[in-house]
Amino acid sequence: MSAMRMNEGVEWAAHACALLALLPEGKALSAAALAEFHELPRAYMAKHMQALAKAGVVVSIKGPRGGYRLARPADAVSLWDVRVAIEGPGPDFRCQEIRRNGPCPSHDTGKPCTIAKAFWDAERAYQAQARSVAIADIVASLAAGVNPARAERFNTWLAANT
Amino acid sequence: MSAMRMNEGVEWAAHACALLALLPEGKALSAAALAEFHELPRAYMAKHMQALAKAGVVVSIKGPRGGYRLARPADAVSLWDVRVAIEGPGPDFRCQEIRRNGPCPSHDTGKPCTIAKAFWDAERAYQAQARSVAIADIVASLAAGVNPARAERFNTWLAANT
DNA sequence: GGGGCCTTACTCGGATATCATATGTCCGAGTCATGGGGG
DNA sequence: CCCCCATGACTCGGACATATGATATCCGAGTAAGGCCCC
Repeated sequence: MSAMRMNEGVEWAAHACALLALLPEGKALSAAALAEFHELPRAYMAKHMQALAKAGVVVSIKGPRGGYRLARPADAVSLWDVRVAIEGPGPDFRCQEIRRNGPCPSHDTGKPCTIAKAFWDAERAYQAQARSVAIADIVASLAAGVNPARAERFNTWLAANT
Repeated sequence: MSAMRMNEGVEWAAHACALLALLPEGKALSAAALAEFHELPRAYMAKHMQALAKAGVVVSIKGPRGGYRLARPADAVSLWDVRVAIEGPGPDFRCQEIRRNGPCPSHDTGKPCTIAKAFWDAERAYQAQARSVAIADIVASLAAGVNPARAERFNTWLAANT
């Protein structure tokens, strides 16, 4: 049995958000540009950007020179926000209340299923950790060990795509 | 985009382990019995029990009066063990190192991808929480509000299926 | 009556179908920049 | 020379295929219990 895999789009979306955080005020990046920057399939990246937009993480601008911008400051967008936007809001573990089935059901107590509660606690721990990291932190970490030549190259690319 | 769903077999397996924890010494429960107890598809439950056996969470006994037993004391089997047995060991988030792609790759620094690190930290938090809950805790919680009539019925079923 | 062997039925284990969801793609609706014409 | 408008191209957004993995099932290999025969 292979491991539960998180939607790869989460990684793409997180990197895209980090990129958007570096945009000058009033500028935008198209889905095509965001895809090209990491050599990803354009159409599929576009789909994930749609999800981010629908979740309110980014805002979309139509027409020429349009594209996407972060909807909030980079320190107000957490990795959890990105995950929820791409993977959806519901809990990972879904209790089907199978304890109520079968010859010896145990649902007399109104209490929630202990197993479900335990997994949901774990999910909350995950969520807390993911909430504590913002796109701004990612950007700061990337900017830490930046090479001047690469920075120039990046600025050139940015100017050519905004 | 719908939410990432954990394999439903994890819930089944956890309940099954709780049931196995109540077995008298030297007895076993067949996959069919475990399935029937919660009204689950027999063959599919069997598949999940195989996964638990392969992961070393339970041991299997073939032949008449055979079935499954916990491989360790109930307080030495955590919900994390069950999850790993069913969902597989690998991490949820898989970093594809897309930062190395595209026109402006940023892999000069030997450091790991910050995004991947953040998600892996969150997974560790999840894991720590899930590790802290054992099958024994589940059983204790279930036994807390037990009805004498139901207990009798359960013992009857157990005697008929071991 | 006791012990050993054979039969037999019961169990797991993996190979095999089916189906939902993630992955990947495409075209139409909407919108802003641009360029031309008029004042 | 400046403003307004029509045009056009560029953007997103959702509808449409495909591939991968989860869900569900079945049959064969192995084994321990139980009965039967022999001593």
